[in-house]
Amino acid sequence: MDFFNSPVHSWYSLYKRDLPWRNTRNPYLIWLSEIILQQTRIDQGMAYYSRFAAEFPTISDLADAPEDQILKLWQGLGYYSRARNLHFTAKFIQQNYNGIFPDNYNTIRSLKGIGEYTAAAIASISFNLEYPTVDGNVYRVLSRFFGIADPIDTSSGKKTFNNLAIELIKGVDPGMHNQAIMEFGALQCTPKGPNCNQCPLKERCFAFLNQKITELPVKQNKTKQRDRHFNYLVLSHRNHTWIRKREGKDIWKNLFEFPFIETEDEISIEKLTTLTEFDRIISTTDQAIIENVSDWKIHILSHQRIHYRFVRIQLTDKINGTEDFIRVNKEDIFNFAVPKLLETYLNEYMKNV
DNA sequence: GAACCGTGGTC
DNA sequence: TGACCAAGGTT
Repeated sequence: MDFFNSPVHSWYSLYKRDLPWRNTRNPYLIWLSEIILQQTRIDQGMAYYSRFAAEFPTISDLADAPEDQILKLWQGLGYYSRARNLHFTAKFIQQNYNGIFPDNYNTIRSLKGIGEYTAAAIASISFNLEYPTVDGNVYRVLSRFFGIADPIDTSSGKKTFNNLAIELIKGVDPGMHNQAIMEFGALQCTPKGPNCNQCPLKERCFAFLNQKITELPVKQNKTKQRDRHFNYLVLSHRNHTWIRKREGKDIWKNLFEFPFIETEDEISIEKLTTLTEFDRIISTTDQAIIENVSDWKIHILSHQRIHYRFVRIQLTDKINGTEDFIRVNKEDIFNFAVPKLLETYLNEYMKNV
């Protein structure tokens, strides 16, 4: 397999980026970087890594922090279960492993939030263990170079690529090798417009030699999106507003939000105020003045299209129907972790109140 | 095994 | 503009 490894390793030594987590083998920091970078571009995750590493230099710092603080620092990065699992596992390591990050693959793999890929990344980079990281970059590079048309999102396809990756990593520096292929995929063998003209693999690359660049890798499943409609009620009484923490299995778990009513479609404000849910949030409507109703906007998630709007409501008297909600000073709302669409709203509309 | 979980960049 | 996809994992 040297005809593949050797050019990629050489390319890596020449073109690898100087990234903060490449200057350490501290398993905690490698773990932190890998969780942040799951399904996330390096450009997007970089600032978050710096803030987390500065705020929580050790596992115990992370374990001792309240989840709300961690989610606030994670705000805007998405896939918030990563942050919750990161915190859970920090506490778990603190309690069960005396704060020492485990140094064998199976134990690392057993930790919450760490799957096959992340376990291999930590094991290879921090502990020099021979486990291949097979991420989106690796699927792309291997499928193109070796001409493998197995779908990368089926279990049999994953097995094929994983077996090949196991062969490739034998007898090389595991951490360097894994990062080399991923970096090669991220910078050279990109999804669209790969730099084939100056590619060190082009003389042996199946996809390049057979004009299959745009056809590899193969993906089978298509993602379906569903539409949802959120009517956020921004209540206002003197200097106060009301929020609550999201619970259950829905999106944005444990983040905060304004009370809202989910509807089947973009209903009128008149219909909205006739709903029993509306009365549950605002017990007596004659005490409420609707100040402003925003236009509907759309927030895109990986599997949902959230149609949302904000209904600003001035409460002229003390209200009774808000026991489920937390009353907060408007300026304090910035201390709570919120979904991106609420962060944007807060920055636009709540800054000067 | 399929569905679900966020956000931003790209063409 | 919509579809793809980015150092994936859990249920």
